[in-house]
Amino acid sequence: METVIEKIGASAGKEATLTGWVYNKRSSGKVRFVILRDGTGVIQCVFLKGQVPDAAFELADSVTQESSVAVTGLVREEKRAPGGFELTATDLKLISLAEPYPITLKEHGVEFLMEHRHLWLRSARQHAVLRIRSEIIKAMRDYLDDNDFVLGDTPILTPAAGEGTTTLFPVDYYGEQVYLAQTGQLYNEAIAASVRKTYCFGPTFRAEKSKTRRHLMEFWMLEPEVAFLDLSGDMALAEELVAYAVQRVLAKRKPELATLERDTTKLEAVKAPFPRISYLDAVKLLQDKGKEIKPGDDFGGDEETVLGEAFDRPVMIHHYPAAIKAFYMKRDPQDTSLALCFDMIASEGYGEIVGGSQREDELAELEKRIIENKLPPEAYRWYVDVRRYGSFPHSGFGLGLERTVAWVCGLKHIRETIPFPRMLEKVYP
RNA sequence: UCCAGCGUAGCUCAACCGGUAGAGCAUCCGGCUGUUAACCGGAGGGUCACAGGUUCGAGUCCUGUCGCUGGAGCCA
Repeated sequence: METVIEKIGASAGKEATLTGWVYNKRSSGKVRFVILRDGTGVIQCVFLKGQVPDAAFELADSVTQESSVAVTGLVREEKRAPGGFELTATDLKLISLAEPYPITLKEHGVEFLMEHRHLWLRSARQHAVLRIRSEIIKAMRDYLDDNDFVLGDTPILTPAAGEGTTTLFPVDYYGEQVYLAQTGQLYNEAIAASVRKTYCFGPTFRAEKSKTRRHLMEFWMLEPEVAFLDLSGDMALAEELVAYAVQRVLAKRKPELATLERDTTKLEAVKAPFPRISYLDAVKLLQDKGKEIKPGDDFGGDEETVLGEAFDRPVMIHHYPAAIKAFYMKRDPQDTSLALCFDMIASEGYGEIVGGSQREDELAELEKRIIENKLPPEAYRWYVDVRRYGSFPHSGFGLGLERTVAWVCGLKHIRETIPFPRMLEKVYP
């Protein structure tokens, strides 16, 4: 079986051949060190003059950063080594010599790194983020799959807006104008009537001219939708899902969190139940903290930061004014000015990561709402049909993957949470 | 779209009141038998974003353009 650095301990005391890339090298006369990176970890390979072929000793000096190589040697426990193991090399073979590598081990600016994003991904921090992102996705899908959800998946090319009309990317579809999806939710509602509990997970697109650390033009969203579930049950599902994913990362990705210097005590607190406060209580909380806000206002980035920092775990704010929320949300029967919805604000000031609601399930009410919002009724005919034929109470939410990854990793900018971020007017590489 | 800040060597940054363009890293040459972003000595490397203006003299001051970064609004 192939030997990789992540599992090098199994080869202790034995000879092994490792393939990878030269991360760094150092030399001290008759001793040369090649630090090898193989995609699973990093290990130092020691070359002693006279104990390796002259060609290999020479190559250990002339090989360039990020050249691909194969190193053979004796795996040895070494207390001084960061990973606990070292390779006493017996041979070094060049696979491909790298041209002078633009990204050094020193500091670089954001503009330069983004221009070289395809290479930046090889660095230790980006490698750690990629693995944690993958773990979060797997954890959340495991949670849903293990709880009887059926992966439905929804179209990316859609004939009409999901929520508004100003934020869509238009696409030419054989002469007809269609749009890249900004949500799969409406389709999810139709799928839920088939399988009861469904979810979709895929890229979504917003053409807003947003230029902040929390925004991408293309981001991945996980959207569960459940038949016969009310708002309270929806919030319970969201907190269970998020808590499960965070605890999984803590259990399985400790080394990567350490690479990112993430304070894991903050993550350990992320267990259900999460605090739930009403919109009006949130407004009062903000006013007590000196924010100028009045009932009816939506929360901006500042307000979200204050709310997120007020608790040791994510907080769920529910019953927002219907006027500032989407047309498909069900109104609170006790007070029809309020929507049966919630937002989950991550702790530590990372902002909104989940937005959900109980959906409007009364046919007449939904038709009225579509007219009020000046949406084209013809485009929503199929959506209204879901109410026409055996309507049912149902709820769901959308979880922004990249914001969740940023929060779990403790990253200050969302651009590092996806391999190739699509930023405002930036699509290279 | 609006507001603010920044564009100097391959990279990260200096250059005081307007007076000859600098350092570290990277690259190349040399040294060192245990280095940990190794270290030590040497060399090469510049249209100071671009265009105009003020001035005896502009990297520095003014105007415009372009680019980048952060924020607002909107949202996940």
